[in-house]
Amino acid sequence: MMNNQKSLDCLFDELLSNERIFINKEVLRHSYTPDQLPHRQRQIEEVAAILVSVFKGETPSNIFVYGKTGTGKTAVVKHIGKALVKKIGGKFFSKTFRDNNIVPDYSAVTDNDYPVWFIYMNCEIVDTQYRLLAKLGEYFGQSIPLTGWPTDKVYDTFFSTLDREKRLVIIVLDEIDRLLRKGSDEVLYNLTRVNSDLVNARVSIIGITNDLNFIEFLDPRVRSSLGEEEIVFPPYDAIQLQDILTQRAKMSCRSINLIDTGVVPLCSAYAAQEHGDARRALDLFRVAGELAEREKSKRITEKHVREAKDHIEQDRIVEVVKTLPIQSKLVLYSCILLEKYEPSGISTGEVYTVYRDLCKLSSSEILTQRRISDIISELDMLGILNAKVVSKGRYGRTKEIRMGVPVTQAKRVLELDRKIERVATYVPPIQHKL
DNA sequence: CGTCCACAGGAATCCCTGGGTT
DNA sequence: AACCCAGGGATTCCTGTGGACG
Repeated sequence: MMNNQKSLDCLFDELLSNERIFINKEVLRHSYTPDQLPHRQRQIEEVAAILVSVFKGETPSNIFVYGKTGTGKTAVVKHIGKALVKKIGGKFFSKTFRDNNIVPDYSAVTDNDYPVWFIYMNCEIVDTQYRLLAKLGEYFGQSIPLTGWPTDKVYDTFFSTLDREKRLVIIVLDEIDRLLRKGSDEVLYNLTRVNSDLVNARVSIIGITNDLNFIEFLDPRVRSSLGEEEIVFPPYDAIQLQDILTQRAKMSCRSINLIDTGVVPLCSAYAAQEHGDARRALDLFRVAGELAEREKSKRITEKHVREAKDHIEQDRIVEVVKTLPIQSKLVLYSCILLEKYEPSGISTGEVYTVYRDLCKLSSSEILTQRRISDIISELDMLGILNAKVVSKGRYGRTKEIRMGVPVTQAKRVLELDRKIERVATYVPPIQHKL
C-alpha cells in the first residue's frame, strides 16, 4: 500500500514536470522586437523628433546612432520604423530575395503624397559596397546578379531606378562599421551625397554602430553628413535590465511563479557586468530555463542561471573553435602545444616554427609568417588567444601570446579535426628560457 | 647614448572563385 | 571561347619601433 501511495505521487510529479516552463521562447530571441521598450523613451523621442519631418514633406536629417551591443539601438530604430509606417498608413510588405536571406518585414511603402520607404540593412551580412548596392537595387525591383557586374554599373542601375519617381527612402545601415572594415568607404560617401544628384527621390540614412571609434576613421565629409544628428544609447544598469527581463520573462513563461525570485536579478547582474548587454541577460535567462526543463525541474533557480553562464561560454568556445579554418586550427594548436613550456607568453616566431612542423606532418600548405601574424590577431579578436605586442628590448619586438580559453577544452575540440588528430603526437622542440 | 633584434603591420600585387558580357 | 569584374585569402616587399644590451 505504501508502494501504491508512492507511485501515485510519482504520477503527479511526472505530470507536473512534463509541463514545460516556457510557452513562448520566441520573445527571448535577439530578433524579437517587443512593443514596449523600457528605459528607451528618450532615445525614441529623439529619433522620432528627427523623423517627424517626413510628415511635413521634408527629408529628415541623417542620423548616427551609437551605443554598445545590446543597448537597444536596433530595436528602437525598427520600432520607430514600424510606428512611422503605421502613422502614414502604409502597408508592411515583405520580400523574399533570391538567396532568401533577408525578409525585411518592417520595410514599407505608403501612397499618400509620395511613397516613403523604410529599408533596413544589416551590414554584417551585406558587407561590401557591391552587395549593399545590389541589395538596395533589388528593393526597387531591379534584378542584379550577386556578382559579376562592375560596381559602377550596379551603382548606376540603383541610382536610376531610385530616381525614377518621387519618393523618400530611409535607409537603416545597421553595424555600419562593417562596411569600412577592410576597404571601401566609397559607398558611404556616395550614399551620403546622393541627394545632390537625385532629381525626384530623396534619401536619408540612419547609421547604427557599436564601435565608438568608428567615427574617427570616417572620411570627414562622410562624418559630417552622417553625423547631422547623433544619438547615444548608454548601457543599461542592473535595475533597468531587470525591468526588461521581467517583461519578457512574463511573456515567455507559463507562469511567473515558476521563476525563483533571485533569477531575474542574477541574470541582470551578470549582464550588467558585461557592459549592460540586454541580449546577454535574455540569453542567460533562456538557457537557464532550458537547463531547468532538461533536468525536469519545476522551477528556474539561481543555480540554473549560474550553470547557464558557464554553458553559454562553453558553447561559444566549442562553436568558434570547431568552425575555424584549418590554418587557424593549426596555429591555435601550435600555441596550445607551446603553452605547456612557456605559460608566461609565447612569441610569434615560436608559434611559426611549430606551425611549420605541423603543416609538414599533416601535409598542409605552409603559409608565410606574415599571414600567421594576421591569423594570430584574428584569434585574438575572437578571444581565443590574448596577443599583446611587447618589446623585449635587445631581443626584439613580438606578440606575447597566451591562451584566452581553457586549454584542455580547446585541445579536445581541435583534435576532433582529422588533420589535427594526425599531428596530436607531435612534441615541440624544448624551449629554454634566457 | 646608439645599436640592433624580431618581429609588427601597411601597401601593392597576385591568385582564385563565381559570375558577368561580347 | 575570350575577356572583364569584385572580393577574399595569401604573398612579397617593405618601413617602423621599444627598449635591453654594450
